[in-house]
Amino acid sequence: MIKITIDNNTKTVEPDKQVGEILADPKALAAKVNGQIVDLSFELNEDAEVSPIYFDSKEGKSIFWHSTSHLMANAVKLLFPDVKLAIGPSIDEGFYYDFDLKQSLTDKDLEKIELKMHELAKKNLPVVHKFLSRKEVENYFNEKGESYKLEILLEVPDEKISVYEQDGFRDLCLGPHLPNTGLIKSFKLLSVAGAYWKGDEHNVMLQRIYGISFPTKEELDAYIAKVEDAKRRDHRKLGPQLGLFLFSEQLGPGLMLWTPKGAVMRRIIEDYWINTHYKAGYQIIYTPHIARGHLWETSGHFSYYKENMFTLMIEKEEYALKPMNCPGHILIYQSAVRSYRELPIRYAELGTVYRNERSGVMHGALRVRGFTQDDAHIFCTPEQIEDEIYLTLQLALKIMSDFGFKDFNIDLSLRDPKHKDQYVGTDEQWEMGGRALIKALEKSGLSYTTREGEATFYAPKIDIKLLDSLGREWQCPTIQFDFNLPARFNIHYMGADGKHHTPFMIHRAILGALERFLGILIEHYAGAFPVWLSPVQATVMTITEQEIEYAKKVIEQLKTENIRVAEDFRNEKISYKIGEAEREKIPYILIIGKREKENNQIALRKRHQGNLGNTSLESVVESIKDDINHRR
RNA sequence: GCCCAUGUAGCUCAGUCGGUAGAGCACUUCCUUGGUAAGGAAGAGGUCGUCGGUUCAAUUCCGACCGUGGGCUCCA
Repeated sequence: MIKITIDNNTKTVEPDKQVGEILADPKALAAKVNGQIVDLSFELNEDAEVSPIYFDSKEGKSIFWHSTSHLMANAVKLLFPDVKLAIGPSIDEGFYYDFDLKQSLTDKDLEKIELKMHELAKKNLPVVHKFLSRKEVENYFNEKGESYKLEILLEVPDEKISVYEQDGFRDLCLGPHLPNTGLIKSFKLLSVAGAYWKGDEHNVMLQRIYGISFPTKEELDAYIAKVEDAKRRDHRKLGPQLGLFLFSEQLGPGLMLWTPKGAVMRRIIEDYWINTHYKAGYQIIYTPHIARGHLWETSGHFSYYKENMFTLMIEKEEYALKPMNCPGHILIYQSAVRSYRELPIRYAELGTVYRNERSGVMHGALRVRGFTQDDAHIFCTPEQIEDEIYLTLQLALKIMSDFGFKDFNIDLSLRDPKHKDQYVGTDEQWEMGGRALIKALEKSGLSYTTREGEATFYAPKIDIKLLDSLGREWQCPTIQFDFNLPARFNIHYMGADGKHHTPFMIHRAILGALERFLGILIEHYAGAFPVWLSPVQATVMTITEQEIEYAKKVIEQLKTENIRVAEDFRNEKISYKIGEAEREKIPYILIIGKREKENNQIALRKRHQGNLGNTSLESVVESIKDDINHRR
């Protein structure tokens, strides 16, 4: 007999019983045995601590989705017998499987595959885990012509090869998996896309089918509703619709036109940004959009980044559009002999840069070829770096929270300790830099994830990812050391010891890029911006033409109070005008009819709140200003 | 850059198995002076993404290119 502990309850059972049998929990997908995740068919033959794994956990989802991907591959193999299977893992949201297939898969094929999957699921096929000899597995895949599986097999070091089988379908897999296909009740194949074998663009391109699945139909419906919600917020749709920006085929891909309302928002953001930075001890500078090729040779961009740069010839000399602002900032730093007494020097610029992004990677306002970074470079002494990082973190958090982002995931990216040769800078610099970043994070009381090997080649960094109203991550603030440029440009400051020292350089952006940040704001607020950011804060509309004169006075007063106000005096029904203003997501709608004119009032309607009845103009102005001050 | 899909009026979309196109909304004019999310009528608006090929004839078929979308790769 062996002792099994479930939820602090210990019972004694006979050995060699399956863990699923002991749990006897219909919702369990798999189990954890002494910390190890196993199939429900796992046989217990020693004392163990056992807990069930449900769909609501990360592990549970991963198992569920992985099993669905096997089910899909099973179906594809039946429908297209000459298909070759590559890999099919679970991902953050759902799963995929990569196939090598002559014919291109269409949406119609996805439907057929779904039908076949339902068929297989209904059969409630047992999923069996086996360990086979290498030879046996090799023969099997050889016979089936599964060249990709054979290639993977070469990388598996184990003696006994773990495979899973359902029906006649066998796949190389470590598992674990659901005990049978019948548990997969609700799923949807989402899209088919190209993907390189092993993610290497030199390899053949496979066809990847993405899908998602859930234990119940309700969960699948909720997921689809969430996707629909995200679609409604899509900045690529809302941006042009709300008159914020547009792209033009004539202008070129990845180049954004800021239309008047978007330009108003940009101006507000820029003013806010500049004021905030002056207060935080930054100096605002401007640098040109083009520079001589020689500068980019000095900075190293021509050797590391040239394929992403736009170059042009000026009087037989090569120039380039700047892809980054740093060299310009360094030239300003370098224009005088700097004393340690001057440091830290903080240069900030809303600098427009151009990068030749590959044609397939552009994405709305989020990935463009021309964009304005809210960039800054801090030059400081080694003693100052901790404080500077801390201050930069605090500034980033304050700015993010002013824009309505309060939740973050933070990554600390360090170099890969196994490949130190791939990075510039000394061990001492890397250690000092990493330590300073950690100390600043700890002092700020922030939790973070350490990611080794994710640093840039020139220094460690902190990346802050905002979580928006749908819980999606957006990478915006980044704080990076730079061990490369100070050395390349050979910049110095005079220390208290009367000797030249190389300053530390911190490179940071908070909003990231204005284009991208506007896109994120649109998605976060679904276009219904807080009043301080709204391009139009209030609109005044009349019921009949008798009130136009009074309404004009109201507008004048609002303008005197610096409120951005629009008017709608058109000969239309009031509900028509209201509908339009609501669709434009204007926060304050001021309606004026006969009653309001007579009583020297306005009728107030607020976004999301509807009709609030009559009130004085003064109280509306107060309310708008209150919203602005609280950044609501 | 690569794979797949896609491109018809300002927007959302029909349509033409080859004979140069249609709706709703928006726009203009007129009627309506209407009280909290779309009143009525008329009008105007399209080189059917671009270029080329096949054809008596191409928006429709074929090809190339451009843009966009889903991914891959990239993201100093």
